[in-house]
Amino acid sequence: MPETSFAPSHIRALPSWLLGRAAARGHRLVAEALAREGMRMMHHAVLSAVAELGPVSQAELGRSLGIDPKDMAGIVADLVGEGLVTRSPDPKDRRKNAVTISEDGELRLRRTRRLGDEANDALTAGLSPAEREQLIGLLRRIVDPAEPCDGGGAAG
Amino acid sequence: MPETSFAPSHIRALPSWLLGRAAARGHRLVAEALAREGMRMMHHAVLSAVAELGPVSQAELGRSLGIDPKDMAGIVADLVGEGLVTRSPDPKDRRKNAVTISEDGELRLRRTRRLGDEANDALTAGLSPAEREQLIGLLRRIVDPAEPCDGGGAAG
DNA sequence: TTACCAACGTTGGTGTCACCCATGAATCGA
DNA sequence: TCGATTCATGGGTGACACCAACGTTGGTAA
Repeated sequence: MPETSFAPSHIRALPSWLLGRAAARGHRLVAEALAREGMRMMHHAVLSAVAELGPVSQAELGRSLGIDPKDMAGIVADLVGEGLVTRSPDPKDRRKNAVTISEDGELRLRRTRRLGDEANDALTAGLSPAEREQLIGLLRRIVDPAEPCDGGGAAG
Repeated sequence: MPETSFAPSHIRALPSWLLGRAAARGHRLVAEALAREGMRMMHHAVLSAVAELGPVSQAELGRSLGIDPKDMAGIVADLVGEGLVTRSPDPKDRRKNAVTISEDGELRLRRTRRLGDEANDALTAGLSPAEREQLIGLLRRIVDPAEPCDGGGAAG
């Protein structure tokens, strides 16, 4: 018997450590699922955001997803290359690119969303629905420390 | 007003997404703190595990922390280079390296542990102690799907 | 109008982490 | 003895997060 040894108790009890491991597993499951549609995680996230936000600038997209503008440029370029979104200069502000989802994009999104959701179900298979919601709530507050509830903060 | 727009509700509600963002923040905070001792996260984790497991082989170390053997080799080499651990061939099994923490290692570990713990406190500052424990429990079950409680599962 | 500053998209580059394949030495089992 | 396994190590890849700089465009103050 290999006497497993789950010994390193200090590290394994640290939120940062557990977060890293859990995120790695989540990413592996989702990436694996999305790969069947030739899609990567960030690409799917951006495509989904474009669908929700309508014609949107890359900066806005990056802000709402927390993605670096440089990375966003590459992702959008990939999506354009696959015909999943269109990118045209915003007539009102020629600095901006108005990114819009295409028909193909909507179609693809429907499939990748399904795949992504399923992967997330697998990821949280050991949790009850209530626990999953609990986890989501806790994570939200870790990700966004300055957003305890909701109300539009006047500050800042 | 920048009309924030937290719109991409679908993606932002996915455990895999939140996990990724939360892990990124956790890593940033911890790495930043540990950097003040010239230490990186994985190095600290390994050093801490060595301290707990006594003289251990790298394979055992890698198994208990979920680190790739190849990466482990590099990390241990770094720690040896800084004199934080010693690596000597195991007389009983000459394939193995018996990794042991040194005096300097213990000293350094005491400081980096403090730093790491503080960073984790900052990471979970928005959570009550009970919520933090809740989060840890939930994450544990995500990281290790086949370990709901403890008992040795008979299933292969 | 002219300056000046801020925002946008883009390019280039870095560091960390996760993961895979291959190899030689050593051990264990048949 | 032969074969399978384990161990440490090296080579290499892909995904993310992050930073610095630049040219273009918009908005604003002098």
